[in-house]
Amino acid sequence: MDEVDDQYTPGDVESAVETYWDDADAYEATKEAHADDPAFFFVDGPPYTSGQMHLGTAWNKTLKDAVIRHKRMTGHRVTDRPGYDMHGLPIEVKVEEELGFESKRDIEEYGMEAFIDECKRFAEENREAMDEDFQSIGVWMDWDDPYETISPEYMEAAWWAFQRVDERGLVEQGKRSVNYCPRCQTAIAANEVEYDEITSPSIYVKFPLREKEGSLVIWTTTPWTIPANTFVAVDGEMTYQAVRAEKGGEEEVLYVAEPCVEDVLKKGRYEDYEVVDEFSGEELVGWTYDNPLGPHLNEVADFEGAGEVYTADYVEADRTGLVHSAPGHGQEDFARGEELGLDVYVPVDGRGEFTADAGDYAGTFVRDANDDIIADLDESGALLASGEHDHRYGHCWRCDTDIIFLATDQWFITVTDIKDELLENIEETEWYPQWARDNRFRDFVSDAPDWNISRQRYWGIPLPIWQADDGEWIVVGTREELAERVDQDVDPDEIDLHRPSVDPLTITEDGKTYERVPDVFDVWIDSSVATWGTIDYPSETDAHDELWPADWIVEAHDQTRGWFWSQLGMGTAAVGQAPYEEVMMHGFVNDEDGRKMSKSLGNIVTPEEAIDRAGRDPLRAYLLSHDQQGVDLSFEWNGLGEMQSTLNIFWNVFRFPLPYMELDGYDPADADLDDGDLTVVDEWVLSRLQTVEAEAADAWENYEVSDALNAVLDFLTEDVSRFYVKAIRERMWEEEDSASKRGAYATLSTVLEETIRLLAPFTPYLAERMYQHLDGSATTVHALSYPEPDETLRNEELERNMAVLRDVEEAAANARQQGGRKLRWPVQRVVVASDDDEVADAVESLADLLAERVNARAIDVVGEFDELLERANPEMGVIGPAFGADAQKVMEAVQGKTRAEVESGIEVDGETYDLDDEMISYEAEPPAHISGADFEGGTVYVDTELTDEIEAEGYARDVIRRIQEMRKQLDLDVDSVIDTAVDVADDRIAEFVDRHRDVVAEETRTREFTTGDVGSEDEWALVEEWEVEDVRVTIGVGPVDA
RNA sequence: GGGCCAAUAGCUCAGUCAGGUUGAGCGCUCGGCUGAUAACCGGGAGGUCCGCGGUUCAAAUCCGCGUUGGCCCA
Repeated sequence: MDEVDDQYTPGDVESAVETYWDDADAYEATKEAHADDPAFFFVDGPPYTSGQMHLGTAWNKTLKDAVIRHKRMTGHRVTDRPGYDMHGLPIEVKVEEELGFESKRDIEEYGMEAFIDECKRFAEENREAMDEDFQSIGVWMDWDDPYETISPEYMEAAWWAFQRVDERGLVEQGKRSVNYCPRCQTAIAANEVEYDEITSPSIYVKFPLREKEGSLVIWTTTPWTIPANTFVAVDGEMTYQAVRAEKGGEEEVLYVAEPCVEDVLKKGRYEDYEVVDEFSGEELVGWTYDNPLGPHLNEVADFEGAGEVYTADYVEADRTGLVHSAPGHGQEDFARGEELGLDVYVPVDGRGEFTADAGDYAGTFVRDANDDIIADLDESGALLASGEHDHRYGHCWRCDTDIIFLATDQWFITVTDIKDELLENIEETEWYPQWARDNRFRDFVSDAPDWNISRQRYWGIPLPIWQADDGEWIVVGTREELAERVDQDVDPDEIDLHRPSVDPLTITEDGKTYERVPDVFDVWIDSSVATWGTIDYPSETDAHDELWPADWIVEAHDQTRGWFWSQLGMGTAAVGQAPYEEVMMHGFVNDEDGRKMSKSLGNIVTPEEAIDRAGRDPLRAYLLSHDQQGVDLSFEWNGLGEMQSTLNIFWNVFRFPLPYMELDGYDPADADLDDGDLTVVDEWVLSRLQTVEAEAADAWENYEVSDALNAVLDFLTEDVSRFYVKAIRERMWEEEDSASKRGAYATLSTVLEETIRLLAPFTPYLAERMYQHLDGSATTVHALSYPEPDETLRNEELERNMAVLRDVEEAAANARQQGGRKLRWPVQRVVVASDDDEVADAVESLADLLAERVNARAIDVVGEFDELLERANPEMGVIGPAFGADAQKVMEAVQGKTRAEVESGIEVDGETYDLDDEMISYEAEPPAHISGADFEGGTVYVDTELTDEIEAEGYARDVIRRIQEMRKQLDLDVDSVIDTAVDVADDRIAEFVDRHRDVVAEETRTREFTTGDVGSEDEWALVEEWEVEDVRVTIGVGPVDA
């Protein structure tokens, strides 16, 4: 890996470095180097093992990697165990698909154990692929030993935590109306429900009153919930009207909220109506009615309090103003039913099919019964109207089946009991960005309902709950405890905690037998204990005692509701505190239009493609150069290409001094700033380096990772490449050893070596490649320390002055361009006019450097440039009225005259006019041969007037340039010697070149320099004809044999 | 339907917390430099700072109402 390519080729750099890291055990050496440093407990948010790395996960892991590398370089022993989330419904669903299953019945037939083995195989295969993906972008984590949520130690961490929660009395069993996926046949968490637009039935139904004439009218989009109807809700404050409505010669009485009467009657196609009575909602309370499907059902909700009207705050003056309520199916209905002390009636089983209670509909999947129910309602005359309704409705995130609400037996962590504690614990954490905590997160936590943690599935951590017939339960916390308490023989070191092995175990205590609750944990429980699980607590305790809680975690903003929350909930419920101290939140990668990448839009860019096209370091730097705190990234190929170009500039800066140092036998690893003379540019660039190091340190401090990266990259392109390298080029070309050259070598070596370390966390391959070439005394650059500013090298005044010089230089280039004089040709003088003393002082202090850079014989600094000429500009608004028909001629005569000329009178057609002051305005302009350009602190004037001497030097420079070009074409070594002949077609110009023949010869390493006829082409290795300022110049070049 | 975030040059983004002449890179174009050379530098063109309203001497920035996109919730 020692040959330095002319071109920065990321692929070559990266594969060479990868091999080197493997051979040198660089990762291990890095950890070893920081083994005794203070701890930094990072916890990896475990990616789910059902997919592969995409740009979002690549960003996530790259950011983690950069921070870990930086923490190591600033002296920390970093916990870097990567993790994988390997349980859960998504994997079950994928395996079911592979095996062609349609329901839980297929799984039971296939065998639970075999199915779980398949899930495990699936998760592990994916995990291995993801291991490789993450390593392919240079992520240095402990890939030999990732934590897996399926390991016995990890599962035990969840059991242990859950036992703590139970001890605090925060575990509750109960019927709740939950989101239920009828295909997966399990409750799913609210955040596992996705919403989409669907079309549902929309029916208006008459519930006949028992003790009065007429019917209550309700509206619903779920006809299948009518068999479970338990009460009708009204708004106590609203006015309801009894309406006698007429259709087809028949009359009936309908009860509807007053604002809805007209709409309802129109829907029912009534021909006429009359309001016969009015009630407040309160007055309706207690009225009784019959379920209109009664004759079709074996059972209706007819227990104490059912079939009556109640108030509820979820009623609105929408549709009918009366709400059909079924606590067995609706969450609000459930909550209100509970308040009212009503039983929960559910004529639906776990497969989503009606039970025998539902009579005619028994055995039918609920939604499939909709049509029959509507038909039956219609037949009995209870259907007032029927149509369709488009609305957003939830479906299962994994299998897309529309969810139903079902009151089922579930287990909960009652986080609503510890709301205050949760909110207090949020205050203890620092978030980057802070608004994520104070707005998003706090809102979410405030609104969080009790956490349903039970799933009626297979591939997960089994609930460690054993329950007796009387409802009492025991929660087991560890494998050890399990072995001690269960009736069967269990080896705690051998047992696999997965189902079905734990299912048959029983506990007998105090004469009662407890059986295991067959559910598994919600998969969010798994990752919620990652801070314990990653250090194998409770089976190992040392690391936990030292490290816990986590110092820092980082994930994308979707995890506010996910991992950030689940960890806070579990940490607070189990041990009373948040398991992390600092949280960083990054964004998502969208496409270039800011749209989500998706298969259906066909706009997915894979990390592999990005690496193929640009490289790993460029991809990493590209991802890390954008805001890392809460904001999304619009991925764009051009941007990635730009980053590659930027790194290429770094590459060029890196390799630029190498040939010279090699010629001189200079070893950059031994660079010493005390050896050789430092010029003002050396001092300046070293000062800038310290400033950039301070900026980077500040940025890292606040996890402003992109600011740290961009500060260094800007320094490299703006200061080092654009300015410093240009400034020291001539010193590098000096053939003899010199103090000045050694100063430049030492400075550039220092800048490179420290910049490499500054960039190491971002572009680890490139940094390693450069470090190994320049120095290589350490096994790896990543084991070194991060550069810190040395205040003795910092000179803020010099930095300010140089900033002024650069402004002036830019303006001078502008003025030159206006004056048509290229930089290669010297100018007599450059005048800097400024009324700002600081600017003047800055320019004067750096006058020599400025003269060199703008190629001027002299630099003059003045307060005001007194050679300007004022040119007249006619004010036609005044001249027009004053001179009438002659105004046009006056204008032409005045235009561009000097003040003196105007004041001595303007002559038009032989007549002289005196003009008033207000007729003319003046603009100050430089005289001929001088062009000016403004900069922030004043104006720069460049005097481009030619003299023989300037012309002679200009042509000589042009000839030198051509000869150098030809040396390059001949691919000659930098130090090889040539013979040169130059034939200039114009005698005057030929003489100019001849004046500088010694300079030309020296600059081009020419031994024998001849002017005049070049002679036969055969005598030269290369003969070229050039046009220099319209003069033909023929040049012959031939290497001198050594 | 609700909460949060974003919208600035053709493109990607700074600037918004702390109100005071909108900036960079890329791209385009013209020019320059060059033994870093398939690199590099400068000039120019290019903006209703998403829209509307408000506060203020002054708004990209603060406030309100919308639009579009992203995340989350219902």
